Amino acid sequence: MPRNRREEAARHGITGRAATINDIARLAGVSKKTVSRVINRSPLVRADTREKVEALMREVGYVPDPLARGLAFRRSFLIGMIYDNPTAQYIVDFQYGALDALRNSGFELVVHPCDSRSPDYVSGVRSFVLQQKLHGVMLVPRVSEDQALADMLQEVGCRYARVAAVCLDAPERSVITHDRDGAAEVADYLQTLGHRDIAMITGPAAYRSAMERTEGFVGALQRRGIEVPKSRVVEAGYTFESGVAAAEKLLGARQRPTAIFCFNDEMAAGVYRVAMRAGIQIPQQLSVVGYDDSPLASRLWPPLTSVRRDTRDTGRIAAAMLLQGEGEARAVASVRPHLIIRDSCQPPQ
Amino acid sequence: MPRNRREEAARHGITGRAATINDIARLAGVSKKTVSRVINRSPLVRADTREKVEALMREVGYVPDPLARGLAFRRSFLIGMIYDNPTAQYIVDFQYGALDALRNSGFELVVHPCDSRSPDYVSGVRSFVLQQKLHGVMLVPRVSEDQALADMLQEVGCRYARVAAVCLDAPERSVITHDRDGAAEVADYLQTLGHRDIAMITGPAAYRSAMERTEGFVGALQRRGIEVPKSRVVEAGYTFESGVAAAEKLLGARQRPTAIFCFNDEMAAGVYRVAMRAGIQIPQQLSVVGYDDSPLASRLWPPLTSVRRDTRDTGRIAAAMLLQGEGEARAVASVRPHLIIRDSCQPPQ
DNA sequence: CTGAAAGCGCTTACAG
DNA sequence: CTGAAAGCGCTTACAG
Repeated sequence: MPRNRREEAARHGITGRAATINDIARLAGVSKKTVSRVINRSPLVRADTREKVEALMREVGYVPDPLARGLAFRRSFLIGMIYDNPTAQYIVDFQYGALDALRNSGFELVVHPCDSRSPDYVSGVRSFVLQQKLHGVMLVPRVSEDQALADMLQEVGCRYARVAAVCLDAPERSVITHDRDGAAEVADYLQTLGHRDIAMITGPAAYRSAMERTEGFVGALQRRGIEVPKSRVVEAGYTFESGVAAAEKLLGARQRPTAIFCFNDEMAAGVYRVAMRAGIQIPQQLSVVGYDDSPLASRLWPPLTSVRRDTRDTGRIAAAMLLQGEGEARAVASVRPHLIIRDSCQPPQ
Repeated sequence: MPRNRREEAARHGITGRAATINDIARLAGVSKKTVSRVINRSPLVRADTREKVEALMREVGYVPDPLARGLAFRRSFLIGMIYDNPTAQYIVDFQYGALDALRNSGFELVVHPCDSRSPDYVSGVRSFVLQQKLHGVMLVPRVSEDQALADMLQEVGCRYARVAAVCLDAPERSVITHDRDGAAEVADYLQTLGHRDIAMITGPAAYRSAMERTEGFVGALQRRGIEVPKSRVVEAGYTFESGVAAAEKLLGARQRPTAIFCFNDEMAAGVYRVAMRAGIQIPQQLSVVGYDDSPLASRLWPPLTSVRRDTRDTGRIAAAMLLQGEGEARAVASVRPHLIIRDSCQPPQ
């Protein structure tokens, strides 16, 4: 209760301003250095001293000033989120997750979207990190795949957590999303339904995540004796419009595939659009699967089967990674995708 | 070019660390107070002194440390964004807009989602603002409508910018979104198409924005001689599911309305779902209008006519407002909604 | 286990 | 128009 804390503080002679380390030191009858040790959880404080100081801090509602601490530490209490991602839901979910981990930690989340196609975006991130003296940054796909960015962060000594389809870095800096497995699960599902002529609308091959999904999907089908010819693979750009264009190519062919796996839900919506205009029934005449399991997936008709990524968890794990001590060795962090089955697939006619 | 700047800095005897105000003062042959005056754009500096100092700062790539400045100012260089909004696209667009305004200003954006239904969320914001010594915060609907929150910010002396349907505060703290006008435009459009039996799926009446839209819509229809009976107004919660429930009520009636105005696109998607299941053709048998013009609007089939809000502009204006000097009087800031016509409406049969 | 001194990189308050 | 001193609220480096 703030009011009580303020009264408590007033009782101790602190009025009209926030308590400082000097107030706590004076009231506890110790030096400010000792209070500092308590704040920083140094073991070099006698248990009863620690308890007395902690009780006092709670009583007057003392919170150390992050600006002063940051100045002395030469490092702020800010975590940056670096991203270049077109999907709003992903960004917001990731932010929520990161904030879950940061709650009550004294750290705050600073957002930094950027344009990874711009030639000087790395130096833009460099300035951001250096000027704000960030405690660490989270690298979200697609920027997480950029080795030049990671190298720059190493060079300037900024810690980071890297979210990517596979382990691209030291395990203590990696959160792995296993896109290969997500795509393989889709392949197994479509094969089990009986599909043999299956197409794919992928993301740009330059992205590792797109390659992983492609290989995961094609590999799983091959293992079950199904080949995916080149003509059934259309590279697109993760946008609705690129999905429309890709679908026109696939559905305009003499022989249509019986199923299409799209690397995100936006492109799957593009397939729906083209199918609707061409009078092709989903799922009766065409099965469709998306990736992301965004809200859009359940808004479409028929509701779209899609691969869910636990984005909030991913954000939580990435942020938690940055709060951990430097030295603490740890296992590789993973989040696993899984297929959410709705109504957009059925056995081929 | 950072490398050149680093070499330049090295030439001046600054190596292995960022330049400080002391370096600049020494190199310029002035006191650090004079450099400080240049940083803070004080007029009390001779023109040639200013130019010399500024040239030097550029040369060595000097940027004042926000932590040190913040500590001395007792106020950080952080702008907070306070929100409790279920629509991801709105949040992301607003963030982009705010960052547009903050670019090259030395300020950064710290995000703070919260749950306005939680009883102690105001005190949560209070701690956030006080502990981080925020320079200011942006209040986004719906939290922007909470007078208790605004009062708290006044009390603790934190400046804020308030985005709301109408002016709820001093003009220099308000960005007005004119929801009334957006709703009226929908009413005029539907009336012009010939609709007379028009329904509405609203947001919670407790929200001012929902009331504004309701009154704007009903008022515009009344001016054209059309009444909206109570039975045609269903209150819902801005979610897809609540839209489904509301649509079931409206479309299950003996006499169906010929048009439905939904207070967001998510709920309009709910209407689509129910119409699809009931075999009601949109727009032949039912016209539908949404609000937000989210990506979903153009993904639905038929593409949804919807009211666009320029959310990125709104964020830009709100952030710019916080960067302005205290005293500068200014006109009320406005963003105007406008109807985007797609294919979900036609004259009633 | 504890503390006095100096310092982080800026600004305020004051003097000239 | 300019500057020397003190201070913002913490921590580091050192001494005991």
